Amino acid sequence: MAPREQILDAAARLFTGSGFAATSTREIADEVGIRQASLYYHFAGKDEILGELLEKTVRPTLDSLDDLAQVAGPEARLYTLAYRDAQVLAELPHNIGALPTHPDVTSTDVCDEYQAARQQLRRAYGALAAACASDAVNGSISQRQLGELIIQQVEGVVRTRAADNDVTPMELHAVAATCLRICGVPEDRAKEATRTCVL
Amino acid sequence: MAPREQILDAAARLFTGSGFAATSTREIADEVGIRQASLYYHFAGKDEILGELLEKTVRPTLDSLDDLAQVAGPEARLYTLAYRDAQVLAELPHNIGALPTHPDVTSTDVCDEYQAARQQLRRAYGALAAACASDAVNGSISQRQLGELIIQQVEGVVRTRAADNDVTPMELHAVAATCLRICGVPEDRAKEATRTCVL
DNA sequence: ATTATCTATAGATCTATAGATAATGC
DNA sequence: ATTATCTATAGATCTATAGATAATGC
Repeated sequence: MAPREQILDAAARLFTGSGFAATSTREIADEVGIRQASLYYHFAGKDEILGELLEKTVRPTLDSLDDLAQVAGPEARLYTLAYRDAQVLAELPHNIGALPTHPDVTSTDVCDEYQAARQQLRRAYGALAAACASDAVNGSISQRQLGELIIQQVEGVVRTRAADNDVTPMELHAVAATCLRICGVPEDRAKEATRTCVL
Repeated sequence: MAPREQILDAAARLFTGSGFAATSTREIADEVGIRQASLYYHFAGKDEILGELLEKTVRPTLDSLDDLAQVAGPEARLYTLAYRDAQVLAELPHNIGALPTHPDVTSTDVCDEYQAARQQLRRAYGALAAACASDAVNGSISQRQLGELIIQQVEGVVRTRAADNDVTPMELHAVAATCLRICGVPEDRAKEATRTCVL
């Protein structure tokens, strides 16, 4: 593995395991087997390492957002997006999807562009969810809050990983199906969505 | 306010806003308006301040767990526990319920007793949820995973607070009702639970 | 005498830079 | 000449302790 990738890998493991602020550049270097100062040949600083890890957490999901138009029906689209999003979070190396939930990470400048990407995703969830939701649900909660509930359900995957170990395909299905239930989609239409989805 | 409380309040704000490891004892002292070294008259160290904040996040919910036997029926019990738990998280000062999701916090020794309390709660959710769940849900997911899904939904409140501002009673209801939906409880029995619950 | 603060500082970090060194490729 | 490392270190922290000081209460 190229040294740059080794550094990113070690940093990912340490940042999610001990926290960004609590991880020293020396610890990263030790994991890789080089001297602390040698990191600065590959990266301008600790923040740049973090920035690159954050970028990895959003790119795949933003891409999958674009080709969602192919999927027919809001239920199947919501299910597809939630499943794919959860899957990305489930498969990211060293659970780096958890990083943007840490305040020492969100306080950095490099986190800004991540925040913008995540807001875009939040809106997409809100719009899809409102289109699926039963009258009871739409009547009791705003589109914004509904999007928030759903994105939290999906991002719960990173906490499952932090607590337990792996996330199985069955659990991914459970998460995506739960998103439909949160909207009050009846079971028969939910089941239909799992057939129409594109994974 | 007693100086000890002032310190805890400032620390809570700084720990959740910037992260535990990223907050220096000097910053806490500056917020309170005393010198950095004066903190050590009130607390043995930074960790002890953290420990006291963590304790505050679990005590109320553990108490409410005890008097849950009064509530009739698993749906109403689950709704009641989820609502109260969410409410505690929604009302804790400076969103300190978020602290145990940060790795620099979970790495400390003082976090251990918190972890034990949280595990107890997780089991209670799992047992209640399995008792409510539809065959479709019980057939597709284990009691443990179901408890995990639900506790994540409830703890999502701390992320709502981190993102937006306040959490309204309506949102608390939405969270608790969502927990029933996650179990596949039909709408009529969910509605019944909101009448039988004890808040 | 006790309580609550202060000043001063030891000792241990931590990040980032400067400049040397060795190996590789033209 | 370029690439990738190294050693050494500056400069800025950060936590915790030692001991002085002032105010309060007996």
